Amino acid sequence: MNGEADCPTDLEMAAPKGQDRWSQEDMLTLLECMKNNLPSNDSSKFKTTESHMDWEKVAFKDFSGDMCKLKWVEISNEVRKFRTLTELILDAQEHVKNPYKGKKLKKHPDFPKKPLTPYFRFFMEKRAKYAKLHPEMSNLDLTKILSKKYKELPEKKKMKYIQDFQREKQEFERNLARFREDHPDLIQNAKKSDIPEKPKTPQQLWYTHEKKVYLKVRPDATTKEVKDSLGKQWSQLSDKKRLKWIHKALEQRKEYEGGSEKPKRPVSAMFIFSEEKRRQLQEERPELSESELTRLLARMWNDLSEKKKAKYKAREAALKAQSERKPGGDREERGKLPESPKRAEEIWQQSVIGDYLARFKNDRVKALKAMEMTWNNMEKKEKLMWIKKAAEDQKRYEVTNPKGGISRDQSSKLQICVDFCVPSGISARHLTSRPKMIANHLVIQSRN
DNA sequence: GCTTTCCTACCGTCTCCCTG
DNA sequence: CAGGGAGACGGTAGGAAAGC
Repeated sequence: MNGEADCPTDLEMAAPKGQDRWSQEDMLTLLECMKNNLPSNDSSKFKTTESHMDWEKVAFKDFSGDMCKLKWVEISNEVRKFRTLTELILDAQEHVKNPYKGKKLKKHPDFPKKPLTPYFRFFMEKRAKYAKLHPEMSNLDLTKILSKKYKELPEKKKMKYIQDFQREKQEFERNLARFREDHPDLIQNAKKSDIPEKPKTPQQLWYTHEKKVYLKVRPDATTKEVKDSLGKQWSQLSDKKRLKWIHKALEQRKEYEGGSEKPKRPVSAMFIFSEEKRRQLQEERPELSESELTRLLARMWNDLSEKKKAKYKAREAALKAQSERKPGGDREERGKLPESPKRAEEIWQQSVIGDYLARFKNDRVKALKAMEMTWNNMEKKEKLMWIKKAAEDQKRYEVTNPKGGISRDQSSKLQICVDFCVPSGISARHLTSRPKMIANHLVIQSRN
């Protein structure tokens, strides 16, 4: 606890000399304050929770945090910290009724085995051999030697263990998902899984993706290194590349909102305009604060010609009409126009198409061909991440997005837009379910 | 108890997006 | 256009993995 060394006067006050300042009522208040500051799921040993106690929050009246802490130490010395058989039996009854509840989850016979860490895999492999070679060595000596050996292991060999670990980890995650499905009653955080995942911001999506890529190249990079490097990269990311992630975020948001009962608030024409120009402006005028940026955007909107404003107003009207549609209607149409979840390759393509287009100077055919070749030549372990994403998409589709997609009527209107404006790499199937994405592609087209 | 690595949870802070 | 909401981070503790 900080403050102990800094506040000798407090300590002196709380020392035995000042003990008589504590009345019984004070002590009861202290215990009540401590109770109020316990974590909501207090399941750690009392020593752990005690060490985490924020005594400044416990402090009350004239009693400082340090004084409270010392008093607690004094009181707790008088309290039994073991349990009687009577208490244990009560607990045991609970345990027998529900043996795998809460912390026992991992003891469940069906609970998947955690993957061996790279070091452990190495250790298990070598131990037997070393034990034979050095029978005089104790197990402790062996672990010390092997840990040294592991540190000295060439990168290439270490990678093999890391890859094995990653493979097993994927399997573990699959099995864990299955376990969760099979035992929904045992999952503590059922609350979490019931609520559809909140949509992520473009920066967050980008960061998650780039972090994985970064760690693949530099698996030993620290979190801080990743953060620093990616932070810089994001701030320098081109508008075009950012758009790619903005699209993704919009898709997620749409899926999220499509699955909730909350009616979507119609977006104003000015808002569409701001949303579109903000990023560009931010790069051009990095010195501007968010509020200054917003002010400037408002001015730009006011200065916009009526013709251009009309374009945004048309988009506003389209979005409004869409938001006014009853959710039930969409569900009705779903049978006719199902939005199947994306394949791993499609998700991967979406994430890299911007880079490929840049490399091939917007020659979409060449970019698509190159992407196809890259995907086909990609090793399975490289594809795993995308396969996993596809699996997640499938799950989200089944669980959280029962109202996805738009009506056939809307779809035919959108098809007109597709025919005229949308880049060929984007499939009509995506567009039928992502009208907002069209809007964004229109933006790219008009900019280009 | 001893090894290494990974994961999870927690909290305060920061950053970004979007709403009213 | 100010501020709310939410997710990212760092730092850290604790637990789990195998086997003797």
